[in-house]
Amino acid sequence: MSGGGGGGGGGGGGGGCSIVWFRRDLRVEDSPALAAGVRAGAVVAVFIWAPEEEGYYYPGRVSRWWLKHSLALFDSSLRNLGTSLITKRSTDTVSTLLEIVKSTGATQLFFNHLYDPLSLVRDQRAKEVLTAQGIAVRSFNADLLYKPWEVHDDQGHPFTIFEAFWERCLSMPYDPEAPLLPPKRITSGDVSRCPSDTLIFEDELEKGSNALLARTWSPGWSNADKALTTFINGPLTEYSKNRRKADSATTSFLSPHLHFGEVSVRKVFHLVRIKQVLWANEGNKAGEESVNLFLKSIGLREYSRYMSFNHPYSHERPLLGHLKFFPWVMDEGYFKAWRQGRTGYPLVDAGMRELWATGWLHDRIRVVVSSFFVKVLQLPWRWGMKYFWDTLLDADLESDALGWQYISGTLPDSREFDCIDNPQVDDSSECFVSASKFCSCADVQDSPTNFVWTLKPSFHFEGYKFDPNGEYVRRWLPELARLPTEWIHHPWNAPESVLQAAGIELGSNYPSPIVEIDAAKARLQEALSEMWQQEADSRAAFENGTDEGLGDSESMLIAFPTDIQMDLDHEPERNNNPTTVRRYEDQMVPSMTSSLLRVEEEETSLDLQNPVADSRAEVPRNVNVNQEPRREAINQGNVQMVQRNATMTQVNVLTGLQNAEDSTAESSGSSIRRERDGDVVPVWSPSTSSYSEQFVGEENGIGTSSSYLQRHPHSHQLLNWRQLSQTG
DNA sequence: GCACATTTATG
DNA sequence: ATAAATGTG
Repeated sequence: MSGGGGGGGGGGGGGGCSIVWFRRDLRVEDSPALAAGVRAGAVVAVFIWAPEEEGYYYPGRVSRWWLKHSLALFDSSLRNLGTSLITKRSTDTVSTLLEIVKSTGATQLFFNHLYDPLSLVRDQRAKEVLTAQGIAVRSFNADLLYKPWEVHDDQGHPFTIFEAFWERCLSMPYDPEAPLLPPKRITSGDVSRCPSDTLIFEDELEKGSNALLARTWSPGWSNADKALTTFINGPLTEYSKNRRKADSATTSFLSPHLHFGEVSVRKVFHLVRIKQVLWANEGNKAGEESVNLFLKSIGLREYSRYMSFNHPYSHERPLLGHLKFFPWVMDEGYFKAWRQGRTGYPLVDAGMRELWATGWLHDRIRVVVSSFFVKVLQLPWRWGMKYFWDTLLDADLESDALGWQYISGTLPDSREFDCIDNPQVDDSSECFVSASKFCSCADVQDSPTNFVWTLKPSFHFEGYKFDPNGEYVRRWLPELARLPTEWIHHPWNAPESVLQAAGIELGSNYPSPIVEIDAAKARLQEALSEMWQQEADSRAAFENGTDEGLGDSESMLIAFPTDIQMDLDHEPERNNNPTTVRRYEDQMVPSMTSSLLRVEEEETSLDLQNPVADSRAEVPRNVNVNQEPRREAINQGNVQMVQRNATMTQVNVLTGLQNAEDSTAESSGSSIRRERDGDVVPVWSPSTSSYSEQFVGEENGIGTSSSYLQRHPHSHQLLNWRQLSQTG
């Protein structure tokens, strides 16, 4: 884009060098793309920073912090090997690649696959454009144990149930590729006419906010290796026993490293498998179980990519349509209370404050806060997902989408949507409502009468398991620290005297429950009946041929504030009646001005009613953990960008898919099995597979097959097991 | 030790 | 809901 691109020819020494394009694979070990480049001769290693291309999913502050440090380490390891990383700032990755090709005289391009929806499209376009320029382009799988299209059921259909998927992965007739060693030496291509841009990942304010992250985290491949070793030699044995403790350092902490590809999953897999065999021989049962559990979480990561590949829209719409008519509560007040950790539910609040302060949350706590979000507050899951995306150090689009869809019950193997996961700890016999498999994938057209309602006699609340002694809550909610364990998870039940002794005044010191659990249950029931009613009406209308098109998927693109009634000054209040606005469509995320982003002026349209709402402290100030002061604004510009681009994502996808149209069609199927160099990426086709029936009308509960793909005709061009990317 | 009840985990 | 694990008499 910028001046640079000197015309034609030039370029490194003899013959064209190759470009190795790095993205979220910031390592030299087990990188098939790098290996291919080295094999081919001189290499130009490139990283292109074009965050605007991510549109709505512009990387969050802590994620960018990580990237910055990861890149630095990656560059230094490349230098040790004889080259360095060329960095480019861009708003159009493909044209930047083209410029690099021109300025270096490269004749080949290698890269490792990404499987998120945006990259699938962008990478395909890059292949086409560069190929058209006479560049040989080859891409590789380096991010997954098995390529998505290798794993399918006996009929050749992609799995829709994680368990089946993972079982198959573990019993494939061939093992995942063994990790490649790093190259001994890299010959550098001629980059004299291809200067690096200085990349800026954080502004001054963000720097302040990020300062403390380094105390806890060390990005970069060598640290990833260390973390892996530490984990395998330590906590892994006890993983099954400890994994439920919210507070413990017993997880691998590999997720951000894996997200940026600093360590290869195959390496993780192989090392862990070795331990497994060892422990099996020793008869170490607990160890074996731990390994299986840990591998399962690796499997979930695999599955998230698998799902993303097979359903490239799963980050923006439910996979199952049975909640299409669920009246989501569009309540910014709730949303804000949740973000700030002021819901009045200690475990939820503790989690949200930890996330706020550290960018990290234990997996179990993620489940707690997100279940609460969806089931108690009944906020649309995409809002929560976006907040996770913005705040999590290991923010990962595919995993994020899978997790939230799981929680909201829109996957075939989700938890049932309407069993409320009560974060409150209670020994008593709270009842909760549970419906039978809430309209599984089998038949979305079934009448609501199919649902069976049962009351479980007793229900131990999740929270109890995760934080039985209340230590976690005390750490993150110092205002509750003096409350006895008996009450710490449900202070509203504590006798006044106890509260007084603990210095707690509900409603001022610490909020009363924003929604009482009984009210939440009632509300959920209400919402469900309403949903069924809507569904019935809609079906009737449809049968009458008066389909009014409610809930059309395009509504997903409605930017948040435009049609939302704002509930300003919504103070978390006990027993507030659901006068809140409900919506049937999922919506874009509202601005998150208040909590993490203290950007008052962003989103004028949105926050104008709310100008000073956030004067009160938003951060737990005296938490006894190294916690950064969170008062700074972060990335105003980015927020604006994100909002502005809210609809761009879709556009990009469509354009990309359209461009994918004329990629060379070749039968791929199983012939692509273990090719080590140069992968072919077939695209699964809803139209040629009965598989799609399961997800009939992702957004559409009525069983017309008006699915995402049908509403987006361009996508049809992709509908075959066909190559999205073609090996050079 | 066995029949039955309760709890737990479920991606 | 359902199965598996665990607890109870």
